[in-house]
Amino acid sequence: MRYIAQENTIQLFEVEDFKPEQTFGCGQCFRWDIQPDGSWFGIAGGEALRLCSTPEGAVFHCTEEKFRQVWARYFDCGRDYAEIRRSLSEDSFGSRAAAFGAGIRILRQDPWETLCTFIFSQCNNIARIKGIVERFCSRFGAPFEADGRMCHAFPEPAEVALLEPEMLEPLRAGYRAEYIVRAARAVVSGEVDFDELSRLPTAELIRQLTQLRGVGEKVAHCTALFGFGKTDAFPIDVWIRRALSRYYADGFDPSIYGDSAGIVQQYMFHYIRNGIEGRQSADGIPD
DNA sequence: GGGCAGGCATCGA
DNA sequence: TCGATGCCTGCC
Repeated sequence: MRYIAQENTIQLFEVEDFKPEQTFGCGQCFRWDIQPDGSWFGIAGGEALRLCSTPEGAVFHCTEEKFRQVWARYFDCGRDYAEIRRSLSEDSFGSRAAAFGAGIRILRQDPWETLCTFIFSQCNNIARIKGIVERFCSRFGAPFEADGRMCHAFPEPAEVALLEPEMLEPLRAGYRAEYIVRAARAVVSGEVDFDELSRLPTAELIRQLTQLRGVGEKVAHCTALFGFGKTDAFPIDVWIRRALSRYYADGFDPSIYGDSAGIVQQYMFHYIRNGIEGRQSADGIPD
């Protein structure tokens, strides 16, 4: 991926697969919003960024140093997504989903933030998850100013560990609040060590994540994929399950996609949820 | 008001 | 090992 660094902007060009609206809209992140001028503004961990989509790629409003240290990794800039899409040509459903989702990138998010947001996600829709996450950050996250506005970092485990679940009531997260506080305490106690976890093979990482209360297979796979960059993780929710049973009736094994399984999953998920209306069957899955 | 949602834990067969 | 049920909340 090539870029031109100017004063406080980074312009990506010759990018085949970099579409903010696809990337931010496919349900992997919850702190990015489109602005009235059409740009995107988001906060990841303790960093904020404004991003503009252009026909050639995208413009990042940040220094080259920030781009190299933070955002290039966050946006998974080293991966050739077009090549992954091409590799799906023999897979009828997978290739249709990938064509529809071209431009999606798997964001490499902070493990703690990812774990929390996907705990919040259970039995919830994106709008509600975003609301819960924003209330969580504005109440318990460190304030900072960026792009001329007040922002809040994602709350640190050490802060959250000191809270009682009842203190999260204003979030309106319901029974999930207790899971968050318990997870924070597990991090602070050292029972959960993200650096150690990041060195584990995916299956073992997922096994350990599911030891946490409120973290099942689905949340663990999402955390592995979006928080640890484990692109062989393959989260299966009710929608993916429905699609797999229809299109892979003879059985399905995500390991056929190897290290791209999680990326294929995102293409499929986005296609299932946002595929062209009018071409859907009764269960809402595109034909 | 009852049903349901991008899930999990618990309980009983 | 599997199916049923409750859980907070918000929307239909």
